[in-house]
Amino acid sequence: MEEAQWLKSYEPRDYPAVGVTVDLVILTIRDKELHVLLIERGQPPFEGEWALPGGFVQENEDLHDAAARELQEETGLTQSDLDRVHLEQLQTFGKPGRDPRPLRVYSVAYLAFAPRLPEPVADTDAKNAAWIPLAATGEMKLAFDHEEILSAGVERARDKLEYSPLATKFVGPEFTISELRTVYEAVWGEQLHAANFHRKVLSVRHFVEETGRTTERGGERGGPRARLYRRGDATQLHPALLRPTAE
Amino acid sequence: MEEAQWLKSYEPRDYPAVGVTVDLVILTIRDKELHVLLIERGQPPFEGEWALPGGFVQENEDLHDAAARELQEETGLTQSDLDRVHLEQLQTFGKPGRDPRPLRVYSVAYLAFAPRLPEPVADTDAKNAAWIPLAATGEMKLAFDHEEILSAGVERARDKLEYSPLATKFVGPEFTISELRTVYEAVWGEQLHAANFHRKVLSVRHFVEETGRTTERGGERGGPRARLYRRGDATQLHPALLRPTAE
DNA sequence: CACCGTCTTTCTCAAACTGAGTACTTCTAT
DNA sequence: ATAGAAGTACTCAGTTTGAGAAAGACGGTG
Repeated sequence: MEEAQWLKSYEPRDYPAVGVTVDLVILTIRDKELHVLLIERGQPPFEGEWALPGGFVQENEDLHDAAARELQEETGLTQSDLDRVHLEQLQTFGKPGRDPRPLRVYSVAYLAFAPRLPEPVADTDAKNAAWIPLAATGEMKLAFDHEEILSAGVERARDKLEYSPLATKFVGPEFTISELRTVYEAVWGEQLHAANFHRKVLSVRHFVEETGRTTERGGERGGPRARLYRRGDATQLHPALLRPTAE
Repeated sequence: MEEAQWLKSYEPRDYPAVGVTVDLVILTIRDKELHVLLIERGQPPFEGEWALPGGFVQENEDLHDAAARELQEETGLTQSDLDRVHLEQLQTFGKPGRDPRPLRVYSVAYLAFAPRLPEPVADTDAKNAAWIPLAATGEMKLAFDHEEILSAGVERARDKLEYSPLATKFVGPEFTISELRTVYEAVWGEQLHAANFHRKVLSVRHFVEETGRTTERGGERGGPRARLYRRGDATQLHPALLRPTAE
């Protein structure tokens, strides 16, 4: 059969019903703690339960664009805010039955790292939306298989901090070394040696660059003004900033 | 609306036609070179062109199972062979138009690391199947967006060798340190310092364990018999086996 | 069967890096 | 004023690294 002819004879409705969604694990740091954006679902299935934000990929929409759109819808970010957010594909979940609806739904999960953002806005699909401390999600029952997706996201985030400069995506355009340390401590959930962290960050080439300026005032509870840095142009940390030995 | 009631009223055919495939980047080492398994398509679209092995996920089949099934179909592996192959999800590709058929096709790509295997068998969908040296794929035009998928797989493989013990999946159950070094050299495409590699591998705890035995004879061109090791139970390398500085 | 070159393995050594702690200074809060 | 906190610099011992040398063991060759 000729290829052109064969294309015409194709009958798409011969295929079983399938849907594809994107779901987002959006992480940020608030009060020195790792938080994730969750919504309270306003529609079935799982109406009233907490879930990761997400939705169906639209016809003719690229996956990454769909994730960016959902990110924007749920956080109310402006375009310029969006540029300061890191967004990457995480993993695809497709176990039969993971969605109770009578069509098979695959979820392409995305992971986002965001600086401190305003309170999220509940859009049409959600009764409510909020930044939830990661520690508090342990006791929550999330809709679908979103607990599994969230775990995968957090694990990926922990790894990424080691060898990528993405910790800078959790802070503003100018930041102090301590702020950066706070990010690592929040994501890894452990205290780091301040002096060694400082030495290490400055020794990794192109991780951060000096601005020549300092903070306006010292810390909340004392201490000198700290130097301000901005993100360098490294895409990988060489050498990596290794997490205290996980033996 | 009650959830149960709502479920009944759901009309799956309201959704656009969508298909999900798994495609596999199956890597192995032959003659000290990295190879990938490619097939020559026996059906449209792209009939006659080279592509990654793969196919549609079946109804009620989990993604990972679909990948394992395709792996088995294309390589003719027995179940016990399959246990010696590493298989992990790589990335999902879903750009509109990536498949010329009149339904939107997402591809969930999987990455496999295999020890030396027999020549693959062309199954029903393929005219031909072969291990192709990675270096030779640069000049080939692959079907769909399979060049992009292949690149992503190779890049992931290069990273994985650094911090995971998966290099052992490219060799037999018992192997010498040199064989292992050959794997790293093939995947990374560069020579390593044999003495330092040796020291490093033995210093990473639980990467390999001694069998107490040696090879029957020395190397092809001389040299003493080498000690044989087997895979240890580490899941991460601590510390990692870093690639010579990519600056 | 002697020799050469190859290969595995062990050593050496200097340079770089790490973890832990000290110290000095500049701040804020009281 | 003073105490305590925080940013930054330094010290020092222990570890890891990269580069190379060296000691054997072995295969292929003439």
